[in-house]
Amino acid sequence: MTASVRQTRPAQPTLEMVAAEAGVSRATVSRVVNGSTKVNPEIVAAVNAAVELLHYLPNRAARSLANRRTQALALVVPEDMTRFFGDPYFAAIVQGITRRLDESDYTLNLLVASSDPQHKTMRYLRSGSADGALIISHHTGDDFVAELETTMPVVFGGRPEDDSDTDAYFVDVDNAEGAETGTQHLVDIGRRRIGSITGPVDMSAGIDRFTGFLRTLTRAGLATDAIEHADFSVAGAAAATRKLLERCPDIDALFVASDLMATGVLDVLREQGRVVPRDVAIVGFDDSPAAASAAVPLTTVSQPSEEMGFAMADTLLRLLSGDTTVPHRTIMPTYLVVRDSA
Amino acid sequence: MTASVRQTRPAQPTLEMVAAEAGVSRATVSRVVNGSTKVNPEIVAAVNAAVELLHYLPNRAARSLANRRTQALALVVPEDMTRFFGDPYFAAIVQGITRRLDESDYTLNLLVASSDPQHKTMRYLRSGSADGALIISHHTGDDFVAELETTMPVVFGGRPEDDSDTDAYFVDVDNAEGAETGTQHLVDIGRRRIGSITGPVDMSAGIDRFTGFLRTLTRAGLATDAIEHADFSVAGAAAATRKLLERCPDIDALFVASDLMATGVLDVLREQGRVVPRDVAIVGFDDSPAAASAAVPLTTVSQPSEEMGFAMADTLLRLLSGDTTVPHRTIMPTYLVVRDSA
DNA sequence: TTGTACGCGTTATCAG
DNA sequence: CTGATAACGCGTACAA
Repeated sequence: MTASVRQTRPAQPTLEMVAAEAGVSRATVSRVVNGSTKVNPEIVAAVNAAVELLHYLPNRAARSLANRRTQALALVVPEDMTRFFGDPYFAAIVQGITRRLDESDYTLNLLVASSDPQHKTMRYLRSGSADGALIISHHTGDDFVAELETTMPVVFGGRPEDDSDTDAYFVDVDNAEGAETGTQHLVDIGRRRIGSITGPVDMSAGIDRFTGFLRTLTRAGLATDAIEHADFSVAGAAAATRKLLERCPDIDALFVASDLMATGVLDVLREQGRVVPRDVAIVGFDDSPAAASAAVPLTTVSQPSEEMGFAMADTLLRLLSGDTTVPHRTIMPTYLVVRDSA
Repeated sequence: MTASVRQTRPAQPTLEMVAAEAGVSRATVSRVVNGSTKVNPEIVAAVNAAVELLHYLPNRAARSLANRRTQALALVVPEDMTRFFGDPYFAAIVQGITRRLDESDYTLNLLVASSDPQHKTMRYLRSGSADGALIISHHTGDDFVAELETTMPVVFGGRPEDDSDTDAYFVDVDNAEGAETGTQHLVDIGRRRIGSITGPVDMSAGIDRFTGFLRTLTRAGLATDAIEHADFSVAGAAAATRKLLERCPDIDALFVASDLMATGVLDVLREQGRVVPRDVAIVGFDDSPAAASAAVPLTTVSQPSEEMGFAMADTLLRLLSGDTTVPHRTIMPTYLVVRDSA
């Protein structure tokens, strides 16, 4: 009695019905729908008319079954929802990806894989729901990646930790170099007691930016003890800053591994009555929207996040098209944007 | 020569292969995989062993084709990417949805439908890629909705404008009532020149909160001319505030239709040297994370965004299961949270 | 309880 | 250039 809702809805037209309407065979309709050139123009017109008339749309599942391709990409984010939404960096990446996809006939499936133990995500992927995967915010412990790579083409946003995996595809900036540029700026404007709020040390972006920071200080002959690790979140950065200020009250500059974290740093600094940049100069990383609109507009290392998303999608799409000339690593440029904070 | 990448990857095992391995028929394996009770325990064990051994996972497309169901829901957001990511309200909604879905075997497909003229989104949906749709941030002009509703079950986040459409399912709060509570608080603390930065007038949430605001002022016998419409964005709210302050420099309180907008309002107020709440008291709406961490912690009308997302997903899932007792409208409670801004 | 056989909507192979 | 016909992998009446 409690009939399924679905059954009460009108069935979508099928190839068969279009064929009947147009007076041709299914095969021919399929050819027209898929844009085969070798079809009589008159027939093409007739078929298209029938398609219009019936509002025909190919069934995805059937096509996928016959095709062995889904026309869908998966965006895997091994992070929790709130962190994903909280960081404008992700927004930019996704925007770039969708911009590339909009000019293709692929769709994007977003998998924020924290809540469940990645189990469900892997099941989804391995059940053939996507032709390829984009992975961002990859942490060291995320072992599911290796398995995934045997299943479908994968492109990383950010260098995967496992450097030996030379056949991995990824898009990134030279994080170490960017960090050097940012830190050097602090040195150049005369700061001598420079600290850093770093990113997580289980992520390449966190490690590499930290490395660049250290390298610059060492080269300048400055102390490298004013360091606290954080997790790319506002709250984490705020906590780290409090700890750092307590330990090293004399710092006059901070290199912060992301703009979002820098906003957290600014909060704490203001709360403690330290003026930016007079008392403490700040250099961030990302040049996300948050940088320009921060309480103190941030001097920051700019990376082309949106372009990186675009490049990721582009790389994967080329891979899927069988292009063997796709470069494994795409490194994009960074540059310093000077605003008010340093 | 340029072999397709896909072809080089190991094929996933099929039902057939599992059947062979277990020494039974495909049908039996299918039954076991789908948890049919009427199967000999020994055979169940044998089949499961084979499944484990081969790492079998049902092919989604094939199952969907035979089943006529995809086990996927679509989350449609007729908004642009940046706005979607920028508002913590959406994050909370999505979080609630995924929390409900995690305990089901459905997956979520996110469709941010601004970039393309909704055309691609509709094609996707009508091609049978989802069993049902969740729609949030619905604007008046979004005509695709009507078409969608004939195709699959739809649940709205926020009352759809078309009230006559009594058979629509939606989850919402009583926005007008919430706005009354918030505005009344401003009256109660003695403010008399109360203005509002409203939401967009092509969205029910914008309209209803505006209505509640007007109703309260009228009841209190206060002027209702200090009003500017904005678009639920920080920048939009900031611009509206500047305009409003120019026109009505004497306002001593503002009811702002969302917390995110309220942060924009705070920026402008500070920039103009007006102290909150001394010079201008502020009441926001949402009680999103942004409220507590704002420059001046916001007094705001709290709505259970995360629970609303959960309820939306729950409603849709019940609909899909053929449950006919699902209520069309689910109205959740709001209450005032008093912090520092008013 | 288990197996056989057919259908789900498309694509692809192969004759014609 | 067009039309049968066989997959694609799975669910499920129906029969045994």
